[in-house]
Amino acid sequence: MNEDAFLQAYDPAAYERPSVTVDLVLLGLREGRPAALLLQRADHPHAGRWALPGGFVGIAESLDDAAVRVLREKAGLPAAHLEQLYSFGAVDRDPRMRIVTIAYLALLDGRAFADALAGNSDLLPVTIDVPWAGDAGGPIVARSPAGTPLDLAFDHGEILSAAMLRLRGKLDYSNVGFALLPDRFTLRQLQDVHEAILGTTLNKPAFRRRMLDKGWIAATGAREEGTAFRPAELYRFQRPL
Amino acid sequence: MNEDAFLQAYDPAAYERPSVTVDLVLLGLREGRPAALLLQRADHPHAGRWALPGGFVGIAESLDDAAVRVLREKAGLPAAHLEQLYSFGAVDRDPRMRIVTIAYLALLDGRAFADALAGNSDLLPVTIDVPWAGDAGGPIVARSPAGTPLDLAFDHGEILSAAMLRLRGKLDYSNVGFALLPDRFTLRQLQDVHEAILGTTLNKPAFRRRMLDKGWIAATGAREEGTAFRPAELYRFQRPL
DNA sequence: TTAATAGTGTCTATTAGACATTATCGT
DNA sequence: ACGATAATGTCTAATAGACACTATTAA
Repeated sequence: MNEDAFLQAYDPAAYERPSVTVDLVLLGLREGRPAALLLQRADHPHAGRWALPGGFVGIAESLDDAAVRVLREKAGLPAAHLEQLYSFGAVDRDPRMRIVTIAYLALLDGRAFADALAGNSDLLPVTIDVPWAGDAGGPIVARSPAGTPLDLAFDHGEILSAAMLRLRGKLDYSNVGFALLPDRFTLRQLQDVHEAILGTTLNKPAFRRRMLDKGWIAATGAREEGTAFRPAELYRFQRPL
Repeated sequence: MNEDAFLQAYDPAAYERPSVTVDLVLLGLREGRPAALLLQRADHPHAGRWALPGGFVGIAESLDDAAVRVLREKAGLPAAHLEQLYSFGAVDRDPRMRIVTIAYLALLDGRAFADALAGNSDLLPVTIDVPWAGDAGGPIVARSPAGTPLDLAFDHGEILSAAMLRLRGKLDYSNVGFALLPDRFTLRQLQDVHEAILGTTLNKPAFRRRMLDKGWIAATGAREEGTAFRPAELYRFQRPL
């Protein structure tokens, strides 16, 4: 970013450059468990393995714009909670060529998750098991809807691990928990989301108090419909962070 | 990372690629305030402005390796606490050419900070003021040792802001606070580091209890020397995270 | 002895978990 | 009325801030 850059500017072909891609972790919940939308690779390398949807970053396209484009092209979604996760640049992460990828985390509510599945039949909803009885997270296991463990392509297992850790870490000081829920939700649904991500059970009264005290949610006055028993109050996410 | 990549593999020159660089936020403390080591740009663009040390990522070099190399070449340091911060890829962030940069945070203790300064006379220790009376952080102000506000090159102000926010966020659940101190330190020094990064004052007994209860530090039995008054116990950082 | 800082004891306010209880819905 | 879940009250344990106090060193 100083003299070197200036010199290179005179001859843009002087150095061999890595390719730059974005890869998206499209994350939602499926039957109360975290799930990501993956594509099965048709060709070598890693043919048959499962990969994150991604694409090259255009020369006149910002990283964020590229992520939005991939979200649209591969998942058919116009928008989602999208945040940059981490960049992966091991030299041999792709055997064909040098690729640096900027991974993004895309959080989908139930509706968006279903829409993406309906719009692209190549996408498979893959359940993510994270053996984090402890606290440090750990290597994740991706399973097909039938429960079979799947092989992941490239370093995409590492990227999925990073996504789950990020989600976990940001859960109680950011709005990531709400991004996985529809506009209006019950406190039980919100607690289910937190429990799915943290991999623990939570104390109900304490959870309610925390959420209400933080000022993040407001009662709508409306209630669930079609429940067999007492319907729960519907809440909505409210700005103050 | 799928079909597109495969096709491109047959013709690596088919698409125009961004250049990829790493930029380092070399962060230490100077007189109890956070300070970064910056270089003044000699040439256009942004001649005279202050920039983070950085360099291109080699075609056969991982991102982390590139960061270590820049740490060595620009700061003369063999090692430091180094962690990836965020990637910046706005299309016009450099007016000469498309450059995607992966920013790294390098934390230097007093010794490393002084060594870097002594080894490269182009580096200037720039104090970072962050007006974060509140909680969200904010645009930082870089000041020369004399106190003059400095103009920063490119989007490097944004990168510095990200670095300070990261540091703040990780302070009480990671070892970043210790990376800014020598191997052996007093509890007062540790508290000073935390106060500098958080921009607040902390309660002494509570701080001591927290640090000791977490099991992160252990007394060495040795004490400060050369103090005018009662010398403080020296502690050292101890693994359990 | 004194100045100055290191280090601690204790009280209180806040917050979270445990557990039981009350409230309210559809049938 | 009954079954089932929503929502809440209250007790207790853990944690952090406030503040005063004791300890230890050099001069």
